[in-house]
Amino acid sequence: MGETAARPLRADAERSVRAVLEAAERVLAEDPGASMEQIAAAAGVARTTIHRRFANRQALIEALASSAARQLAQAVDDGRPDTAPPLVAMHRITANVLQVKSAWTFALGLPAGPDSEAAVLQQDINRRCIAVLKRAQADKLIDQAADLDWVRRVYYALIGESLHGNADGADPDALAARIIDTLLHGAGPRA
Amino acid sequence: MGETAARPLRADAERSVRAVLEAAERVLAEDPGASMEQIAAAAGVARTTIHRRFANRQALIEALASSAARQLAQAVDDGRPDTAPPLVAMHRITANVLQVKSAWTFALGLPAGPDSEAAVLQQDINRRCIAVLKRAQADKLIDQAADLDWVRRVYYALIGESLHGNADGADPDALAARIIDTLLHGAGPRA
DNA sequence: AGAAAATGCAACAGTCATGATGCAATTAGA
DNA sequence: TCTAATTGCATCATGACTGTTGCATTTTCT
Repeated sequence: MGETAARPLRADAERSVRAVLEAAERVLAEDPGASMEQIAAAAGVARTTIHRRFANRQALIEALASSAARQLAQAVDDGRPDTAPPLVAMHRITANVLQVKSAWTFALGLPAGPDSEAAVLQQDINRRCIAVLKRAQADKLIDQAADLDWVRRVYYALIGESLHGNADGADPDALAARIIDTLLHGAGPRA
Repeated sequence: MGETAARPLRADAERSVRAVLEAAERVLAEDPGASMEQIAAAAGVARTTIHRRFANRQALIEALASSAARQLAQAVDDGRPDTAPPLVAMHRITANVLQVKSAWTFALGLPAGPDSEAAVLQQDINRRCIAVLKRAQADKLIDQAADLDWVRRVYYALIGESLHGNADGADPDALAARIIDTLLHGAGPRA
């Protein structure tokens, strides 16, 4: 969260914060204009409790975005983007990211302020993504003339699209496989 | 709009309605929670005027969604989806849709109620899209084993992604070309 | 057990958006 | 030109959300 942890929260307080963030994700995903009251109810917490931890509604939103962005960055790291073979890394990262993204749709769809923690993390993720794509390009998996920034955006779009219909019924690895396959070969006829 | 046009609006009234819808698109795209007052101001109209034409805020939103959906359907039709050669149709439709979508980002990104006019139009568009893809498949442009529903969703995602960075600076035809190319061949190396 | 922290609850003031109404002035259209 | 529709403006009532505070109660941690 945004606070520079002055002193560690008590155990129950930390639980409350987590509950609020998770509830906020659930409620706001369904209705972005939902009230603090609804969020509090979903978290099993009094509305005043939320205001004690988060000064504003906006502060809560930002904390939510930061929390989700950190989890996303973690998901990328867990795929070992710069040590594993490109194709392996892409598969693992994709599967990991799919899971995190499906759990934090709202928070990760938020427009990140230019100096927010979420924006910084997102840019770091972008860099890692481009790096993996570059390694894939070196391995002849991606065309030499390809615009890697466009490829990255297409990759993101494919991930986003994979989350729509299939809530969480399908196997993340199967979805990841289809994403990578589509990214590299498209829908055209196979050799 | 939702009303079954009992009697034609007067010329100035119709102009007002259009101004309100266009202003709503502009304002709500920037802030989905914007007030009627802001919309009215952007439309150069008094707030009460909006309330006279649209009972609720929701009614305005629905009218906006319907209006945009109709324009989108028109954009597809203009590409002659079932008479032109598949590749030509896809290019034309893509270029047309890009223009409409960039002008009505908010309205077309709205969750369409199950029995809304927008939903009906969208489903019709989906059918036409699948039909074109099927013709492309018959012409060996798309793999025989491809899941056309997935292809359609990827196609939509590529269009959506093309709208992000490039506000409206780039040539729609160039963007369309890249979309179709990516859809059919992906990012992999060329033969 | 005892101090400190955290919570629930109730209440309050302030702000803002909504939707409605009446009236005077303007404008389209026959 | 004459009628009817349209609009702007001012105003009002209503309701919802926000953020804060005080106090009693419960929970954590030492």
